[in-house]
Amino acid sequence: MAAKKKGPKTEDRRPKKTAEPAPHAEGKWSEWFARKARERRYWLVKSEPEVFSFDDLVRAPKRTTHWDGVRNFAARNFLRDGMKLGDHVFFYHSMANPQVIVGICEVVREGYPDPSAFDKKSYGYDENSKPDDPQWYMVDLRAVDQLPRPVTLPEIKARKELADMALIRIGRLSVTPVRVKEWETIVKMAG
DNA sequence: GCCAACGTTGGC
DNA sequence: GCCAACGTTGGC
Repeated sequence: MAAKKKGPKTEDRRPKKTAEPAPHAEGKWSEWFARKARERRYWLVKSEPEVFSFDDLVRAPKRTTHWDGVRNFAARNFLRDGMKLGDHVFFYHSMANPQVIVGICEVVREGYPDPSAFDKKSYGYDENSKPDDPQWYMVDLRAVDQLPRPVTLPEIKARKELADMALIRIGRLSVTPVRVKEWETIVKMAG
């Protein structure tokens, strides 16, 4: 294993031959996902429908919102480094009855500093985040479509092929990657 | 309302 | 650097 480089990344086109450790080895999920982030195209974000529902997103101007307020480093890394223009994102209702994936949205602006962290009056204010050294990031998401039918968390848990979903493995994370196969399975379940 | 699974903080 | 205490998220 090569030593980690510091500073700006340099291009290295050699194929990486390093064997991939099992993702759950040593519980290093966030590191594993951070490394895999480049390869991924699908994500899942959580929101409490009482606070901001998928319908709220559909009704928003341009069906778009700033996904602000995330204050978890693993989730921040996905927002800042992982999510790319055009990536598709499941919209999940947490703290709902039942919890469900209700719709699909799309990244329309890549990670940029979350201004609510700079605002003393904001709930998301963080004195450690300065405009010239921001700690917290957000993306802009635009509603694409409601799922034909919501897919519930119990349904997801009942599927063996979805047992490894980050949604299941890291229950508290509010922004998680979704593998292509997982995405396709869930879209099929909804259809 | 309870609790599991973390992340954060602070004492040492 | 370790670890106990505490806080938060979110499922049940």
